[in-house]
Amino acid sequence: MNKNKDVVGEEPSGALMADVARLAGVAISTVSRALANPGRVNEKTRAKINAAARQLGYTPNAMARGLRVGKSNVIMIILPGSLYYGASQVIPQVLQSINKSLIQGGYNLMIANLDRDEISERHILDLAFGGSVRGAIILSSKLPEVDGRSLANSGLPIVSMLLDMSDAGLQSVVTNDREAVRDVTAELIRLGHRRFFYLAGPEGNYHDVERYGGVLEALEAAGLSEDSVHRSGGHLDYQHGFDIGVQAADDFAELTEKPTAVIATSDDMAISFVSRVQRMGLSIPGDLSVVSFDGSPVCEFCSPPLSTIKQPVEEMGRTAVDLLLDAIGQRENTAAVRTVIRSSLIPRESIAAPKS
Amino acid sequence: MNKNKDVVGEEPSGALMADVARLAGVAISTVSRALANPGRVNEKTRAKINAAARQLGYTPNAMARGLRVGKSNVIMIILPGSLYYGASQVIPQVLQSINKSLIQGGYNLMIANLDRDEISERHILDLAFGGSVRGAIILSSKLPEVDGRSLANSGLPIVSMLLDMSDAGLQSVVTNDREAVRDVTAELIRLGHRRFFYLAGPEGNYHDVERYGGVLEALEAAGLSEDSVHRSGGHLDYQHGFDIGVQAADDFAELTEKPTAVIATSDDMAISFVSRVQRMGLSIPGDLSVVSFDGSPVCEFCSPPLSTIKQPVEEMGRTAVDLLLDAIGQRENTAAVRTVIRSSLIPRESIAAPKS
DNA sequence: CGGTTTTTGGCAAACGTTTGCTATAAATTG
DNA sequence: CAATTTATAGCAAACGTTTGCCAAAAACCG
Repeated sequence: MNKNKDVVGEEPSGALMADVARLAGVAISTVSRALANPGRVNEKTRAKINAAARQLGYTPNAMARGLRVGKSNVIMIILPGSLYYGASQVIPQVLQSINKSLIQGGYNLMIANLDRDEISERHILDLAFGGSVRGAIILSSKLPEVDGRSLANSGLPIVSMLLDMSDAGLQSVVTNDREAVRDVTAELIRLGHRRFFYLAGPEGNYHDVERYGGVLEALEAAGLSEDSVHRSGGHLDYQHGFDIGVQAADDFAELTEKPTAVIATSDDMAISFVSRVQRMGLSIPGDLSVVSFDGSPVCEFCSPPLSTIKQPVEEMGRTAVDLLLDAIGQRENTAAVRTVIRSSLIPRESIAAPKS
Repeated sequence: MNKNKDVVGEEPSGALMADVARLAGVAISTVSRALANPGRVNEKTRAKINAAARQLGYTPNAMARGLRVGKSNVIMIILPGSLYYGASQVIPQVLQSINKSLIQGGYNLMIANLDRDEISERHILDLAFGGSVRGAIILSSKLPEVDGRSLANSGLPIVSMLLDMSDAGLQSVVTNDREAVRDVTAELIRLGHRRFFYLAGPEGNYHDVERYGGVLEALEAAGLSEDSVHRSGGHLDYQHGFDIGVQAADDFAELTEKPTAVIATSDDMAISFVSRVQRMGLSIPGDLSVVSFDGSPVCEFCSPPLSTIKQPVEEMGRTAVDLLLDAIGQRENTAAVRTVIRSSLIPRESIAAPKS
């Protein structure tokens, strides 16, 4: 029954349930129940079976089980390629927290990369329709869809994280982007700032809309016109957050009437932007206040330490997993809710009142 | 044959090979061959089958196939929890490059977390012995091993990355840690530095041994004693690279005879260290030259821009995958070679000749 | 045109589990 | 103690593929 035609006896791997059954002197089905359905089998035989299983180093075959029960125990996380770079600071935290929560629930985490090409879409669809995965957490606004097959109606439970896709019928775990940016902008206004520089990521995406919206709301509330803010970036598509900041610094240099406060939509761009404008002779926060989004640890050690809006990504990850596992457990799918986990500003020295 | 007892007709998912066969008017086996073994079936019937498959939106069930052929198509990457934080800067790059290479080879990437606890070890072993994964790339020096089952003799092809584990019989893809550090130390010596401060990660691990060894080699070559270098850190276990730097700065402050050059074993620690000593009034590189390891993009935007030894992690990832897929392809396992991909110093303004 | 090779397609047996159903043994009851 | 219930364990049929083997058909050859 052991397929290792290896060296000596000692089956280092490959013990089957049948082997365990034989060693324990019971039927295969009993072994199966003993291992999974504790109540269904006599305590004494169960002990015998467990002993046999341990002795043989038996590990149940996941694919056989998966095939039989018609479900896998892996969850995929769909990451747009750009994220790896653009928000690289938070990706590891997201993965870590999601993976940890999943494992507690008995699931595994598989990574799926979603790029612009059809290949990566097809690949994800294969995973979804091929029964390889049981659910998905998606960090992209685009749902893969290639000739007829679409992730949207794959029947797969999906929850969106970072981006609000409740409109598309997906449970979404997001932070209060708009509000957080509105508040920090209001605070800058309160400090006396009147001209702003907004460092955008990909234009028109959810984050851009929400965060820029937050800026505008704050301006309006203070009776300031939309012209008080200058947008930069928005085209580079996050490929490297750092590049956006560098380019924005050039933009900034061209401006005749300089803004006094900068609002960046990721820490990376803030960091490179600050570096460049400092080189141009500007002082932070003397000449220019800077605040950004993400809350990466490195901000604390910049000079000056960077104020940043910290996204609670660990908690968002945990929540996303909770929602996903709930959805998997339920028979009928619950309404697509938008769960908000609040970000909070970490105020540091990069913010001050404008000079005069 | 379709198990969706859903609404209308339209099977949105769940088309089986049998369905395709029926629609194409052939036997199941023919469909299987048409899809996988192009040569084995007539071009005309193949076209018919492809059309049918497309029309039904057929996606082969991965678990059924996996069970039948006895192999899965997923590779796991084993990450020690500490890495997520300690070298967070490079993790996304590693994952990205590995995943990309794997997908090209038709494989998927699963994440496995290796912490200090037995649970995570058991979990990894279950993955390995349960036939869930076909191979592993490990970024930890510890091979999971729990009551009898050990990853080492799971029969699973494994390649180690970042750490040299060729002694343990694992193919290893590493960079020339020792040499790179030796060279940069030699360069610092050439510039006139005589007293060094070494910022260590976990003491005694491969990286520590190699890199610190590189420092010592350079010292010896220049006729300097081991006392020329002061070690700091080594206990915090990388949990947060930043913390190590902070604490090291305190260490540094206590020193009566200050070193003039700092060699850090990760960018994170260098960044936080620099931040703290600058706050103490020291100037970089005026009072202190700094160089670190990793090559994270953010170093370019520190003030001053940080010299760093860039590990070619993307290339290392690709290479690791190549080796792994080779090993999977081969019948007998090849010798455990140590493949070295050279790092290179990115010299920036944080290095200069010492003052006096 | 009969005989031989080559293509092509089908049957059915795996792969290692889970689970509905049934059979037996043990326990309970009147 | 017979009759009924309950606990326990076994048989065998799935799950959706792949693939060895065989048969039929087609192509080739002398």
